[in-house]
Amino acid sequence: MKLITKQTDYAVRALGYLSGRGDTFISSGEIARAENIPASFLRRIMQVLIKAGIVAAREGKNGGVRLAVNPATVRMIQLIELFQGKIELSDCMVRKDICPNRRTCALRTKIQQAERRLFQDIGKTRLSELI
Amino acid sequence: MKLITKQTDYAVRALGYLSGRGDTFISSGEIARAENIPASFLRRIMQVLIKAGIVAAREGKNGGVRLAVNPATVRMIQLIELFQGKIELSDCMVRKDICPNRRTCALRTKIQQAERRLFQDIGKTRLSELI
DNA sequence: TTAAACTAATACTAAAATGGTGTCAGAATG
DNA sequence: CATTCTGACACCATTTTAGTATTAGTTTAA
Ligand code: FES
Ligand code: FES
Repeated sequence: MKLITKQTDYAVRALGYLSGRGDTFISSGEIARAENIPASFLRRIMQVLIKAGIVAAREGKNGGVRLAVNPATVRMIQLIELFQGKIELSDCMVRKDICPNRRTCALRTKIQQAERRLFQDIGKTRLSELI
Repeated sequence: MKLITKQTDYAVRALGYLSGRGDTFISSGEIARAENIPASFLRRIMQVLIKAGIVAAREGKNGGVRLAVNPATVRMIQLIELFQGKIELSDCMVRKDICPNRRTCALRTKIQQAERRLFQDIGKTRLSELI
């Protein structure tokens, strides 16, 4: 069971790389080489980050990407949800119609507690704290 | 992103069912029917629980399964690891040889913190607390 | 003005994890 | 000895994750 997938991992590394580079545009290719990430895979990841407004892109020669926001405002939970979707419990807690004993489920309560903690720990961690 | 898969979920429900039934052996089929779980799937799940020593089985007619331990001694973390494997971070933290910036990785620290909490919240939760 | 170096967008394949089914053998019981 | 169970697996389906490729369009610099 993995808490963090490759995509999220790569995204963090790429953002870390960018954060050391100020306002210049860096090509995805360079990042991929430097961080040992498959190039086309990283491009797709960058596009997600771009659409999310976390990095800005510039097309054409000498183009590339750069941070669009202060690393201190980017939280891990944002990245995790971006690439892994919202943190859910198990299906029975989502699809209310299926589960018979949903109302009285103690596990649900417990897990929601854990979820809240997850948000506090990794979730609220800022990108700037990681680099 | 799911923290708990169907298998773990089903296992918890089945154990919950058993815990209300004392020392009698209950057939997997009955549990499956009662809890709305695909029968053959549950059988496979039970075999895991049996091998783990959490339930005991009795073969033959009028056979079935029953709890082999006190529900208070079964922890969620045990079930999760049984069906979803050990909680890992991302690969880079496991395969030491691959990741370049492993030593200084702040994310690793953060996530280990979160992991510890996860253990505390869902992990240490006892089966007996859920039923 | 055109080749090179980029991003945009998206379709595609591969591999792994999860969910679920089926079968055949053997044990207990009535 | 038929029935009702578990044991032990092999098998298939679905979903998620990982990774590749392709075609189009933008910018720059020689
Ligand atoms: S909500 Fe479905 S078992 Fe708890
Ligand atoms: S250990 Fe690999 S990026 Fe942190």
